[in-house]
Amino acid sequence: MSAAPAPAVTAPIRVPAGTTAEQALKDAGVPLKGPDGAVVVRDLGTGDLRDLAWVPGDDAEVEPVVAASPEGRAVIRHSTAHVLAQAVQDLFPGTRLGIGPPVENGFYYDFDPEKPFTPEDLQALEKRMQQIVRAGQRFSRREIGDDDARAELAHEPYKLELIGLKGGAGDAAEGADVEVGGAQLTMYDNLDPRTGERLWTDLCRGPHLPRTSSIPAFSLTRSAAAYWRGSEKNPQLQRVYGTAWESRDAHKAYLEQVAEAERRDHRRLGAELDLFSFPDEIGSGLAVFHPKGGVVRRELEAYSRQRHEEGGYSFVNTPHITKGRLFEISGHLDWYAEGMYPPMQLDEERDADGTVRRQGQDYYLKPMNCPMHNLVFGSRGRSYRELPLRLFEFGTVYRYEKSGVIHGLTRARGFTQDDAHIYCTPEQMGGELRGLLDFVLGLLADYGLSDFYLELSTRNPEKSVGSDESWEVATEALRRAALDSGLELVPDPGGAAFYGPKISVQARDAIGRSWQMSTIQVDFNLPERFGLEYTAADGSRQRPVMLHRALFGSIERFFAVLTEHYAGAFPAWLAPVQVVGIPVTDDQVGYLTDVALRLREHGIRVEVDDSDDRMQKKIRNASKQKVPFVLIAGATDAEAGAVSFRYRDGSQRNGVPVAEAVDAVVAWVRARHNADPTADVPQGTP
RNA sequence: GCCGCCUUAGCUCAGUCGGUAGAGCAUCUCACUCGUAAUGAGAAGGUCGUCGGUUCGAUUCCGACAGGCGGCUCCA
Repeated sequence: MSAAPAPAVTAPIRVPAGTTAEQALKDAGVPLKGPDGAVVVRDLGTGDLRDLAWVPGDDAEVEPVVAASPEGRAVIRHSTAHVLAQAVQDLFPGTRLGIGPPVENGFYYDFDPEKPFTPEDLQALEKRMQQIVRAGQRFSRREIGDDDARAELAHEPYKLELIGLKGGAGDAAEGADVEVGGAQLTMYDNLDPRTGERLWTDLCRGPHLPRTSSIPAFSLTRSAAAYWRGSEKNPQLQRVYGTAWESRDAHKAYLEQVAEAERRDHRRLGAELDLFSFPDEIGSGLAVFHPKGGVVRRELEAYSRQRHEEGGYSFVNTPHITKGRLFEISGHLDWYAEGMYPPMQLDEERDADGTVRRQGQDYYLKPMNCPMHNLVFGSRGRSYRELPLRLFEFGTVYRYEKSGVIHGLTRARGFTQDDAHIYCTPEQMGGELRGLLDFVLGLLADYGLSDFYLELSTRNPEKSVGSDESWEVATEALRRAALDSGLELVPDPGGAAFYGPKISVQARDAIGRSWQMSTIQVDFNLPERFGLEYTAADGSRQRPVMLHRALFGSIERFFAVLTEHYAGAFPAWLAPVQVVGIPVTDDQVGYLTDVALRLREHGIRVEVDDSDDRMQKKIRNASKQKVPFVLIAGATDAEAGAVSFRYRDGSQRNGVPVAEAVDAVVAWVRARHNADPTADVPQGTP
């Protein structure tokens, strides 16, 4: 090991012609092992990444790419994918290869095996991979002509297909550019470190780690099917996912993070905390909320309703079902019939001989609220003086999601949108959009989400209606509002709904995952389809602009996100049970019941645990239920007219006079603090 | 919708190489009255997801369906 300190990444290193990059790095004292060690280099002349074994024809300037960097990890993961593929072909000869790119937090490789992989197969594959890693095979780059590649890969039909796509691989398939991204095809041979014998080979652009033993830590995670080149029309391959990291510690930390996400899974917490369930008898993707979940939901909605009242919204109510005509007018039947529940035919009458005497009507469950709100707008003549008119509804909608995509509360078949439609003049649009974004971000922050970025979804010409000009105007208005917010703005080309572009607010949760929350859409098309008009100041009839806006997206989904964000430990103002009173002995049940009554007078949700359990067990139960305030009273407290607090973090505050305790709890709940109460900040703001 | 895996008590899971099942927690009863995450004893609880097939006999083997899980495709 060189004693020289690692040079700054920005300092270029000269690789003399005819020398390996690895040797040049060594000479420069750059570490080649560990998380800070170089795994490949960047050729500063071209910007390309190169293997450490690369020998430039002319002197070259490079910079090391270290293992613990995004590019370094991608190289580690891609090399691990190769090891997986080699293991698969060792254990299951005849398996054909698809593609094997690095992805976020890991890698995958697609295969066409004789039989799908079982979990046991995965274990065996992981074992074989460990042998390959230990063997320390060299990854060796070899350039090859197209025709030679076709000959060599004659038995690999998927690879042959990729060769045909060389260069244009960006459109070919997600991830395919790791195989054939450049103009020059290359093979990577895995060579026995002693004999140099070629043990395995794969079409690949590279670069790779120097040898398989350079892979610091990896594991296989799951197997699943995936369509070849991402199209439903293509055959399905068997995809094996894995993860690989620059160190055992990083690997362990990642697995721990996955475990933490599992512990926070709202489906698990929903059952553990008795919040909601999906009864089979009702059907897939249709939730029922239990009393405790109902409390949280009611609090979510109540606060939202209050803020909307303050924000100048009018509240409407509309039915869950409608004649098909409404969705013909709106265009939903043209665009989304697949995703709607099929119609139920009503009112048809037939004669005894079966001939139709009276034509029936198709009724549909509503997949969106906007057409109904348009009817409210159009129910009478509207004046410019009424605009902007903001119609709001907790509107329950039904969408026939494919069976394989349903996922707890986040992807359900029935859910309730906190849906608003704002009708305004073209002149009002810009200001209204800015105000909306402020409103939305402020409200999300009140629920404890504060780390946001925005996404701007623009027109998909294949799936949209309306003039280029109106799309242009709408998109620009949204872009300006987004830029004014100062938040990061990510483009999402082609992601818009058929009737208009949208901004979506993405929120990062407590463990760094991002969720799409609110959406704001500009729509010139539905007002036209519905013939919506208002009378302007000059007496002329004008068409309003319509803004669609869902803040939670869906209440169920928002509920799920908050559950996972807080890991079930809801802020006190949202908690199903805010206070549990625990008597040290039965003698204090009456005393605590009085305290509970005083809290209940202030609307606090409080229970006294008068069960036969021992006090320690009651504390454990309250803890598991994640109750924010536990009030304990024994003889000492009762005699002193006091209670003892135990908070969720286990901290205590003993001997607090009852009046003070009640005030503290009430103040904390009313303030809607999202932080956990603790002995360190007993009363004031956190 | 597609591919794979799964479905045994309210929950988490054992188990039966085909002869109708067991634990822990939860529930109920009794005893215990205890100062900050599990007191003890007892009871009750399952037509082994549903339907069909093979078999003398199916919870077990096969098939279909339903539901769940992981992906893929989709997501107004």
